[in-house]
Amino acid sequence: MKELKEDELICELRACGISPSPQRVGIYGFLKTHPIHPTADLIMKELKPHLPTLSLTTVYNTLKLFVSKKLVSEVIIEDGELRFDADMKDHAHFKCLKCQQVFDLFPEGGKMDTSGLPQVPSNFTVESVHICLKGHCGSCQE
Amino acid sequence: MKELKEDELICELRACGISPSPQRVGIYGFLKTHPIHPTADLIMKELKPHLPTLSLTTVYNTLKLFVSKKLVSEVIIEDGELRFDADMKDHAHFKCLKCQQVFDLFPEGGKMDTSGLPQVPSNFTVESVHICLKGHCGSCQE
DNA sequence: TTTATAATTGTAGTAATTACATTTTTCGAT
DNA sequence: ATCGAAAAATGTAATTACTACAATTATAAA
Repeated sequence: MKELKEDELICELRACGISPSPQRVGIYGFLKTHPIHPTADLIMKELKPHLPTLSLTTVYNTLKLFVSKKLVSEVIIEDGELRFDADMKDHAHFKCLKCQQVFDLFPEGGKMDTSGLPQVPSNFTVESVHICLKGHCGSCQE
Repeated sequence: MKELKEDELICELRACGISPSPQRVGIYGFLKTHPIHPTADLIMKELKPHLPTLSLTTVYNTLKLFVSKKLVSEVIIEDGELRFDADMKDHAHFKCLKCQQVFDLFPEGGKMDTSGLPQVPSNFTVESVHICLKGHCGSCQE
């Protein structure tokens, strides 16, 4: 497991106006080092050994706080499971219908070209774009 | 409420290999005449007066059946609420963060141009594309 | 009409999330 | 240092969307 410098994490949290408690640093650090779009439940399971007092409520509260401060984003792919992503760069997702894995799809040149997508009416304002493809990944072809 | 000819609905159901029970016709008819991406719960509420014996289990079973037969599609926009859409034409969605309404976004020319989106690795196969924008609709600008 | 099959129903169960009251921690002011 | 207020974390209980399952009802072929 790659380790990030705590100082950097703390710095990023502060920059978003979040006071860096051990739980918050732990959760944010986990998200940064594990770009696997984990659910709250998985984060809890993985972090409990390192933060024995951690409660599931705190995980949920913290993730909601991160989202409201735009430090991480929600990834909604299947019903009934909310996932989280600390990578705020423009990207899409791909979920394999067989192995269930979620892959990141980064655009060439770093910027997503949404010009081909349907336009919203001119008096609408867009705040976020969520794109998810589903199919079968390389290892799951028949 | 616009009324569709039952015969047509029944015909479409049969074409997908679905035997047209009153409940199924009712649910499919509701979806066709109300392109509002309803949840199972809403469908239940709206249809109960016309189909007094309808049960929520039937609504869920029926929707799942429709999806498996590719007669309708699931629309996942927020966590914890699965929506359904009988419009199988290529289109995206827009959800207003204020009034919560979900709008359809149809592409010019009927075909969605996804060429600008990030490419999947060449050994992946894509079966569906889900695109949802979020922001504020025309009536909800401040 | 009988009988097998398919569809519907209601109840009870599960899983993810949230509400809330209590406890613990943090941190500035004395 | 220590007091006290505000912030954060915790555990339990409640809520909500959905599913499993067993029992009943409807359908349709023989």
